[in-house]
Amino acid sequence: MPELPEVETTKRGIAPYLEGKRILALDIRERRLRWTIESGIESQIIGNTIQTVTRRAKYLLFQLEHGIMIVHLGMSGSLRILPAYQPRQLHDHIDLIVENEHCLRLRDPRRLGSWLWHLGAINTHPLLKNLGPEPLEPGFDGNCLFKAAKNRRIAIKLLIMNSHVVSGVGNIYASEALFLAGIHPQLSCRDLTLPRYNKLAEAIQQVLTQAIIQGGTTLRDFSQADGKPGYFVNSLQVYGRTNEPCLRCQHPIQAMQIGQRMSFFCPHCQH
DNA sequence: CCGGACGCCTGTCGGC
DNA sequence: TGCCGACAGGCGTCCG
Repeated sequence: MPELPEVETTKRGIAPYLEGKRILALDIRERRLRWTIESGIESQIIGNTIQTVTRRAKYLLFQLEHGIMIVHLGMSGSLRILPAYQPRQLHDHIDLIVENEHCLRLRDPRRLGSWLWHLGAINTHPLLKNLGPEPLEPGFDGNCLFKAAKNRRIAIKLLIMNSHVVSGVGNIYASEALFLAGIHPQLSCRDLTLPRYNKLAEAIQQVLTQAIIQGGTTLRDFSQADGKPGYFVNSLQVYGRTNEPCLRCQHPIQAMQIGQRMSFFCPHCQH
């Protein structure tokens, strides 16, 4: 699930409980996530103070005094703040206890998420060092999409879902942004003009910004840090709306597979 | 380098 | 009711 807006929502929900707090315990019940968590990681983390909680792409970064915890939510992960020592339920894999008796709890039914430990600067980590620009920060615009599209011939939807081109856009928001920009998802990225890329970049920013305001999108597993769902699910224009009328022109929304992922679009509004 | 397919996991849903 | 396959928000890896 979690794309940029869900991870950002999570970050905003958990940071006030964690920043400046010392880690008292790290209780790992299931180590077999996307990458099996090394035994012994606990001793390196416990006792550290969490200095900042930030986000890069879909990664949450916990800057400690010595090292960085890198957490990715995969397809089904969520993080919640709970009172310490609440009973755990199925798929609650990790508890991080900080002073003041707060617990950061990772739940991840499909275990495609990750919980990594990194010594050194964040941009030296192999998973993060080649990421594309943040779509909501300066440095991202239509021109950088246009340049990335040169010498490529993939569908435009795959271009904007490529984290090396722009980070944080996943399957939901790719479909939504392309609808907003009036661009057919299967169009070859080579055939888009710079003005259309400008429009697309703005559409990406608009969709992500609105989704963050709504606390992200909950389809099934995602929850905000306080347990509430993400309300942007009520604002989706095309995602998951196969055969329902386009909210702009009433034509039925179509679904098609692009790069092994389902894509949703209006055949009348998007070209 | 690029693009496409696969695999990692569990849960759910539709069809038979 | 049960079984089976398809599918689900991501993304690293492998292969051509």
